[in-house]
Amino acid sequence: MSCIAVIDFETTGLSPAMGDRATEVAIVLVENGNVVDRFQSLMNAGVHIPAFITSLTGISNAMVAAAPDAASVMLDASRFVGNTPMVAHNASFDRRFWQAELARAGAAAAQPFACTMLVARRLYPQAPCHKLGVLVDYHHLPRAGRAHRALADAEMAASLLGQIQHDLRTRHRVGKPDHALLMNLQRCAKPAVPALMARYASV
DNA sequence: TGCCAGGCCCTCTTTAGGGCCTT
Repeated sequence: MSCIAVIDFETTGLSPAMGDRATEVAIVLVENGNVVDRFQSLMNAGVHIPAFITSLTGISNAMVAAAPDAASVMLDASRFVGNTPMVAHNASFDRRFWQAELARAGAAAAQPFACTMLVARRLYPQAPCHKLGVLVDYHHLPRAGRAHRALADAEMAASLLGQIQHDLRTRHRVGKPDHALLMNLQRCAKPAVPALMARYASV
């Protein structure tokens, strides 16, 4: 099974197009279902962190003031990821910040993103909802630390990814549930999921 | 405690609207 990079950002808001910036990034590399490496750093983008965000994440203006500048952190993160395909929970959010922050740093962001939330909506329609923490509890997966900190959320997303890959192997008999399959599954209309899984079935 | 945006999904749909999910 190929390596997958699971990423999570903490930010000042929801939209880089509206001026929001990243405050922390974490990436865990997953290979054969195991976390084989980790990257985590606060970053100083030179912007004010709203009180609401500090109460949500625990990340304060003082913490980012002492952190390395955002561009250097993003370039380190980009080197860490390389060409590894990426996964995030609600990936459209993290992909926007990945692309925006790397563009500010003058680097390309060509890695494909798959989304555990979109896949989970197809595999676990019976779940109470599809927030990361709820899905982690739903599957009795370990809480990795304080929610809404980047490394803890990336670790939980990696655990959820492992659960998804396990269920694809055991329920759908998919031999090697890789990133390409996740990309197909997240784009597949819900009624077509069984047919897609049958196409990937190993027996 | 929440707003912003954006992509996706679902339905009382498709010339649309609202909810979910991320910080």
